[in-house]
Amino acid sequence: MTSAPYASRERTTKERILGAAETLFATHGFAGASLRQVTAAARVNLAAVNYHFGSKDKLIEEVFRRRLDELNSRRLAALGKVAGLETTRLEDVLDAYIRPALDLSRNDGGGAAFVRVLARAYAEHNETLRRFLSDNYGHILRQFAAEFGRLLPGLGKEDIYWRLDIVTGALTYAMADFGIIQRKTDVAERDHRETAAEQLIRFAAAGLRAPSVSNATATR
Amino acid sequence: MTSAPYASRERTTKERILGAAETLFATHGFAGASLRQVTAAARVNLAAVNYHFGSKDKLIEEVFRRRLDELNSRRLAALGKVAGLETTRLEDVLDAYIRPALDLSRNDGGGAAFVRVLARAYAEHNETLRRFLSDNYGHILRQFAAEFGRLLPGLGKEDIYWRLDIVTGALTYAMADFGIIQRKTDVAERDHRETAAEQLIRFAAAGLRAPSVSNATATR
DNA sequence: GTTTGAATCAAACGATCGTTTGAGAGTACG
DNA sequence: CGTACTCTCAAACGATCGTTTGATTCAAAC
Repeated sequence: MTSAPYASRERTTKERILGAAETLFATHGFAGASLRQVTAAARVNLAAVNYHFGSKDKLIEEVFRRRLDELNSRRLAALGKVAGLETTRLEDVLDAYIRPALDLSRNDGGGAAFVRVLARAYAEHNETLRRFLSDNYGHILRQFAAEFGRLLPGLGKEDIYWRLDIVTGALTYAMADFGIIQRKTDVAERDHRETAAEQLIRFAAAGLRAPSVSNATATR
Repeated sequence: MTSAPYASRERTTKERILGAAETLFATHGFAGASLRQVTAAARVNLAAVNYHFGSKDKLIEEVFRRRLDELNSRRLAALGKVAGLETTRLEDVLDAYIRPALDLSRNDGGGAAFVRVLARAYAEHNETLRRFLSDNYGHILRQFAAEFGRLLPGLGKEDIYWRLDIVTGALTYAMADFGIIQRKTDVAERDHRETAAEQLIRFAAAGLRAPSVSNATATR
């Protein structure tokens, strides 16, 4: 049976597991969230995870794949609209990079939790996961780096990658709401994130425009 | 018995546990590193952790306290040398904020591992841990914010805290070497970190100097 | 109606977790 | 010497972990 029995009013077991896993991984981490918590939150049987995904690690990968595929294609689509043009501003490219992440964190499909999962993945330093993310992120990162390089001819390739990395770190950080700044309870979450994005874009644009370092002893 | 029996050639059990815990927490996370791994790496008995620290959570807190106390005092000392002067540049204050973290990650006392532990703590989002860090970080953050505010009169208090938070996020990520940029194997780790600090300071200085946003709908 | 196969379920598997226990080693003090 | 006290140790505690098993349910195929 591929589709749900009587109409798809209730989501698939697989989807319910993915949703619950996303939320719980964001809250407790990959090691901290157990499959019993996940299956309980999804209101499915414990064995369903291993039946549908094979293992906990495979489930984690699937949580990433579902969101990253869309995030990547959205970023590339946004980049495609501004890349290579005469009139392109640095802020436009930054927006193409940052805005999809913001949208992802804003829509009510559960993407908000995923942004925190993403931030966690950076911190977990798991090599398997890192390679998985690099395969997805590295691809679009190179395209953005090329465009940034075009708009910032004074910067070397090394500089570009360094600063893009800094932006990514700050973006991940800000979107995940990990910082010391706590959202005021009277400010809606989407307003909070909108402000974060604006602050970030302005900050990053200025940072990227800074003159090249390239006087250091190290090669990078 | 307070000191080691025959000379302190071999470090204390407590210190060996703290060192091993720091390294393993950095690599596998707080939930991912077991006390059996920690005690095995420290070559002490499993029960030693609960004997000396009471619990795993207390051990985690102690790992933080040991390093944060020194990091905070160093930052304040560096800030004290430049704060309030007529000639102070923005880069000087940034250096006072960033450099101690760099030094911490560079000296061979095991501080390098702690920087990654620190980054992990941000990601873990554990409320207890967050409050613990806020009690330590919040204190110095306010002092730095005041000095940044003096040097950047065009920015509101909200802007200052936002940007300091962004800097902290980028700093934490860069120092922890979490980014997509992988250190080249032929570049020494301290050179890598030195370059990271230079890139970060330059980037952050430009970002902080960006004009205020303050046209958003939200209050922050 | 019978068969087939995907999906779900309760239950248990062995492994590992943080923590506790109680005995024993070793030093210091009377 | 004997007592007191700190520390270490092997062993076990109950709890929870990810995973597997075998029975059961149920709609579709023949």
